[in-house]
Amino acid sequence: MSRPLPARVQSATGGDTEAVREHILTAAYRVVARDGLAAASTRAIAEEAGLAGGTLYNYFGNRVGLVAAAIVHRARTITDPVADLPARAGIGTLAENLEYFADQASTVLGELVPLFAAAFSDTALLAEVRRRMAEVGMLSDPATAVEQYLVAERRLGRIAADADCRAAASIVVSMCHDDAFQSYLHGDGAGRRSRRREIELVVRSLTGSQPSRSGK
Amino acid sequence: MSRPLPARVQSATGGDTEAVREHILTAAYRVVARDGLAAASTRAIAEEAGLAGGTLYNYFGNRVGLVAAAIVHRARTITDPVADLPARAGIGTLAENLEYFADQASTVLGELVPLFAAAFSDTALLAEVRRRMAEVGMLSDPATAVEQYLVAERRLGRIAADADCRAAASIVVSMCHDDAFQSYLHGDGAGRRSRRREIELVVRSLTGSQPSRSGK
Amino acid sequence: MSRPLPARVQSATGGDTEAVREHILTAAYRVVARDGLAAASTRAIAEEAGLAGGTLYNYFGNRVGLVAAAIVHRARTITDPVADLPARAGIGTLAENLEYFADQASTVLGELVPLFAAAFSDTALLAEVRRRMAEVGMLSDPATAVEQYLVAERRLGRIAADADCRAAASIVVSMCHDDAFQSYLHGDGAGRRSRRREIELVVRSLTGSQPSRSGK
Amino acid sequence: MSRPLPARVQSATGGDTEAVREHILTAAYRVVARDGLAAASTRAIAEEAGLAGGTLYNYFGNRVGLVAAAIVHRARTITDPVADLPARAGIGTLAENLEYFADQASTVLGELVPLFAAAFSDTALLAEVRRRMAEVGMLSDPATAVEQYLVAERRLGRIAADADCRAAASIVVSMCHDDAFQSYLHGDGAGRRSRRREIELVVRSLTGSQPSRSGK
DNA sequence: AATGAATGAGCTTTCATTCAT
DNA sequence: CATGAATGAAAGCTCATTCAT
Repeated sequence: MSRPLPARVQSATGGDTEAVREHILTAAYRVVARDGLAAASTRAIAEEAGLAGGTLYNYFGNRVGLVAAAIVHRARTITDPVADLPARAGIGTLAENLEYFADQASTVLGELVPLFAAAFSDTALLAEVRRRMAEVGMLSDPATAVEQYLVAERRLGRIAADADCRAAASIVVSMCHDDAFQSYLHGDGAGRRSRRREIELVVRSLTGSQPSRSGK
Repeated sequence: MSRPLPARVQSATGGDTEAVREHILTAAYRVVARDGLAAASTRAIAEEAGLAGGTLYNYFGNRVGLVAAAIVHRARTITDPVADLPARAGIGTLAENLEYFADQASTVLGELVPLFAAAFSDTALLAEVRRRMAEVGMLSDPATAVEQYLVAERRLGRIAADADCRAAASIVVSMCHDDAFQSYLHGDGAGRRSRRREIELVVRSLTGSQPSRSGK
Repeated sequence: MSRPLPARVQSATGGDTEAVREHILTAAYRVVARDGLAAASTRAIAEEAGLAGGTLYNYFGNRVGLVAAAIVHRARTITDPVADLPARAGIGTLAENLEYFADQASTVLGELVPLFAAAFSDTALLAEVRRRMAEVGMLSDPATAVEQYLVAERRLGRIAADADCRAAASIVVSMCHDDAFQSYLHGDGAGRRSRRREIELVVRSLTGSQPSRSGK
Repeated sequence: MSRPLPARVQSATGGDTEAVREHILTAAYRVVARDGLAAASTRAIAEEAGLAGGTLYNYFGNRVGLVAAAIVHRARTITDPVADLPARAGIGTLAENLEYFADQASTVLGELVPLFAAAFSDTALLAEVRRRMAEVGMLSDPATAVEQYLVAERRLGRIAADADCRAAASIVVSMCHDDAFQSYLHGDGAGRRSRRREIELVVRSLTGSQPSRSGK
């Protein structure tokens, strides 16, 4: 008796329950990202997913659970591939690599900050996001990747033996977070500010000397 | 001259119109801070203020204007007393002073970030907040105070002549922002992480040497 | 396929979407006719229709659209069967036929005038009513039917060859309009005044002689 | 302790209670005529009158009573001077005089119809208007003036001895009413339609002949 | 008597959720 | 299981009315 999924959804998911769930999550994410949390009504999400409104409730208990899941799902999707920094140890300059990371990370965070910020407006949603992040272990410090890279560089002798890699990593990550936040607050469609000078300062501290830059 | 304010409000404001306005603003702030923007309905604000719903509209044109005003009002209230850092130049150690600033600023931002972050979910509210902040000149970079302090220290010879004060200031402020954001995201009612190590790193860069710390 | 209509509405409409739309329109009409436009709140209409308030918005975009549709719908329903006058040409007396028309038309207009008059107090509603009437071609002059009848009588030689049929028709229709207006203004639930003498006057003009009347 | 009237109102009324009442009535009329009944809030009326909102309640029991009084007041003011038709008996042609009357009356009614029509939207307001009209004897048939004129013409021999003056008068007045109504319904900013042909028809009936017209 | 701020019922509209089909 | 109409609570806002001054 079960009416089948709409053709478009069927072909996109193969009818697999878990795939439909994800299909809905990405639809919800698109709505939030495009139109803001306030516009992410169940109706809008259902329409974006190509499903009837009631169908959402076969996959999620309620709107808060669905939106929270969509946020966390997107965060995982986008966060995973940032860990390629450590592999660059020994290549290029310290400053170049840290700037590269900052660019990458800021792009990612620029997408994430609005999502989390939106969650801040709704106590229940924020609680649910926190719960789910804890569940999937997303509370680990994102600075760890940077730290691992710096430790590798220290092992290679490119930074001082007594350099505080953890602190340096933490600084870089903080700046990325802040850039994303600021850029959203001020509504710069323009571009992210450069963090070259701050990174040079950190590098100088790590090396105990003027950083050597390839360009300029 | 008119129907009186409720006793509780009357005694809190003396009946002064401007005081009532502020009474409403602080009530609105309390609701947003306690329950989130989504819960800050006009009804909830009126109840928190001890007033009838319609009364709000004698003081504010609409909900967005009221909430935006509450956010900016709170930001001004809490922001004003942060500018005392420059005066500490030459006293104590660099690290101590920067940590002191970081503590102060993080406390303040811990309160502000949720407010602004919440505004991100409401396009109209964010626009109004921006408008009002521009009106009262609040968009100046908070890093400027830190930079001024560092420049003063450089003039006193306590940091290297070629130190990049602006970059250092920017790093410190970014960390404060990030701490506030992270702390709200993770729901640590507990305590802020220490930034001692990151500040030491910055100081080492500014001085070109191991920072001399009084304690530990 | 969905939560069912309330039993009473279900049985009245058979659940057909178009029938429900009409059910709502007639409910709205009843409220306006009975209690006046000012009382025709969405709540009152929903209650009259036996539906929840929100359900109205599944059928109409907003209150103005709903009320305007109700007015125009009622006008069409009641107006359609008035066009049978031309067929009476040659039967009975001129005066009888015109009186018959006046009775019919006044009954109809007695119901319509309050509706349109009410719309006069609401700019947006009036505009919408006009728009919808134009859409369904209801702005044609109702005097045309009378004129056609008189022209037919002239062809039959029952009125003077040079008689101004259009003017006569226009007079009769004006009287009907006025009767309806006056009757509503004065609140005569009782009966409409007779227009026998005015019609005799018109007939005398058309025939150039004393009208011959069967009765009295 | 009585605070004085505002200077502008004081000078306009001399402070006389009855004059202030009328001052308010005309203000209310202006608002209804200009902006429609829906816009005639007590606030708008008070502002138009140059008084505080509460002051209205010293002169009228409530909004409905005030608006009803304003409508009836305006109706009396504008209706009184229409009675000059009888004096024209024997001068010019019948058709000219009746057309002159129709022009006059339509101008007046063009102003009145919106007022009464507005009242139709509010049961309570309509009831109050009716009550007040009855009180001041405004329910007399406005056709009487026209009838008196026609009787005078009959006495002068300018119309047939057996002409039905009452019916003719009634027709003319009905047309005026209808013109005003139609013109409002169709939103003609343009102009009233000519009633020359209808009046000629009536005149032909009264005289038993082709009406002799001066012009054309 | 004039004032005008306070009131709160009531308005239109939205939307998360349910459930008979 | 998918559907989507029905629901009704709750939102932002207006405004007639009151009343201490």
